[in-house]
Amino acid sequence: MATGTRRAQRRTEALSRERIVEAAVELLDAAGESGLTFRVLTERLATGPGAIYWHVANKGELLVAATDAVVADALAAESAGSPREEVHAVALGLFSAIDAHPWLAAQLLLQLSRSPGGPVTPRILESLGRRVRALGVPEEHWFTATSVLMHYVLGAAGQNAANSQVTEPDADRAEFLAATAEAWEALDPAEYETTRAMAGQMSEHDDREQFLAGIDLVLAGVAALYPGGRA
Amino acid sequence: MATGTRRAQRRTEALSRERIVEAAVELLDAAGESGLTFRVLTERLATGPGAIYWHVANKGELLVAATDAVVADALAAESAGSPREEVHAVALGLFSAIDAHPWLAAQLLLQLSRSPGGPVTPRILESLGRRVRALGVPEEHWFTATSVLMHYVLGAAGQNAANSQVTEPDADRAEFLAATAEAWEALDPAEYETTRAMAGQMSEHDDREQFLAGIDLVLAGVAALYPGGRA
DNA sequence: TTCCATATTGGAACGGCGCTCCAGATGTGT
DNA sequence: ACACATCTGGAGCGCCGTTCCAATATGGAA
Repeated sequence: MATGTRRAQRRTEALSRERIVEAAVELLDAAGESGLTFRVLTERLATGPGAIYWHVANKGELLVAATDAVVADALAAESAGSPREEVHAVALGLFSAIDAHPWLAAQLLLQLSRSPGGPVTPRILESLGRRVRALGVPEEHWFTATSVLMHYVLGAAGQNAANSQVTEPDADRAEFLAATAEAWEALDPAEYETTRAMAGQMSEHDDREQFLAGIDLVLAGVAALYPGGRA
Repeated sequence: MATGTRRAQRRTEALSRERIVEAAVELLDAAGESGLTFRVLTERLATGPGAIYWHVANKGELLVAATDAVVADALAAESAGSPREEVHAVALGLFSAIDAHPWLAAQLLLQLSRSPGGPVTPRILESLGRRVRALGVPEEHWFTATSVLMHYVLGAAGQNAANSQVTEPDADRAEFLAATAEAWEALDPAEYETTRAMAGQMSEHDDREQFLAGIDLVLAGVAALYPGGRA
C-alpha cells in the first residue's frame, strides 16, 4: 500500500449537524416554511430519516438551529459610531436578514414568544441591549427599553418581509402595498377612518426609511425619559 | 295539530360558521394550537369533515376567524379618559386577551406579518391609531407611531403569555421566569453580559407594570417628537 | 299536499407529514 | 482479527388537512 492510508472514501461528504442545518436553510429560502420537509431533506442529503434524527432531535430543533444560524450571521457584523448609529446598524442588519430569508420573521416571532430560553432571544437581546446601555439608560430600565426596541424591530421587519413576498416574484412590490392599502381603504369609512388615512402614508415612504423612523421614535422616548445620555 | 308548527326538530343545533368558530376557540383554549384538529372538531360537533368544509374554506381561514373573534371581543370595551389612559386601556385589553388565550399571540403575530389584508390587522391598527391621533400626532406620522405601539404591544404580551404557559399548570409562574432568567444567566458571562443583567430585572417587576412601562416609553417618544399634543 | 331543485351533511379514503424502529454498515481501540 | 460503539437509511406507523360523493334535509312552486 502507498504511504497515504486508503481509509474513509465515503460516497458523499460525512453527514453532520452543520450540513443538515445548512441544507435546511437552503430549503427554507427556496420554498418557504412548507418547503422544509424531512422527505425532501433526506433526498437532498441522499440519506434516510434515521440518519438525520441521529444529529437532530426533531423538526422544531432544526428550525431553531436554522434560525439561530441566520441570526448569528446577521448580528456578526461589528459597527462603530454613535449609539444611535449602532442601533440603526443592528436593526437594519436584522431587517435585511428577514428580507433575505422571508421565513425568518415568523420563526423569530414564534421562538421569541414561545421559548425565550432558546438561543435566539438572548442573542438579539444582547446585541440591542449593549447599544441601549451605551445610550445612557439607567440599568433598571435596560430591559424596558431593549424590549420595546426588539419587538418593534422584529414586528416591523416581519411585516415588511410579507410585503415583498406575497406578490408574484416578478410583480412590483408596490403592487402588493397598493393592494393592502386598497383593502384597507375599502373598509367601512366610518369604522376604519384612521386606518384608511394610514394606508396612504404606508405606500408613500421608502421601506427602510419608514422602519428607521419607528426606531427613532423609540430612541426619542429613551432620550426623553433618561436625559443625560449621549445619543 | 297544536298551534305551534312542528317543523325542524333537528337532532342537534344547526351547524353554522359561528358554531364552528366558537368550538375552535374552545379547543384552542383547552389544548393549544395543536389541539385544534378537524378530527376532534368533527367529533365535538358530531358531524363530518365535509359539513365543516361547507362553512369554512380551510384550517387557515378557521384560525383567522377564531383570532378575529377573540380580538374583536377584546377591543369591544369602550373607554374614556386621557389619550394616554385610553392607550393603556386598549393595550391592557389585548394583553389580557392574549393572557387568557395563549394561542392568540402566535396567531396575531403570524397573521400580522403574513397577511396584513386580513381582518385582524386593521382592527388593531384602527383601535390604536385613533388614540395616537388623539395624542396630537401629525397625520403623516400616525402610521409610524401606531406601528411602534402595535408591534410592542403584541410582542411583549406574547412573550408574557409564554411565561405563564410553559410551566406545569400548577407550578408557580415565577418558577418559569426564574428558569428563563437562570438560563440566561448561565450564558457565557463575557458574551452575554447585558442579557444577564436584564434577567434579574425581568423577574422583579409585576407583569403589567413592566408592560405599561414599555408603552410609556413609546408615548414619551411621541410627546418628544410631536410636542404640543395633549397626553 | 306533492314534488323537485337546491342546500347541507357526514363517512370513506387519499396523499403527505413527522417520526420510530431496527438491521446492517462503518469506524475504532485492543 | 475481533468486539464494541457510532452512524446510516429504508420500511412503516399514526395522524394530519383535505377531497369526493352518495345520502339527506329544506323550502318554494304546482
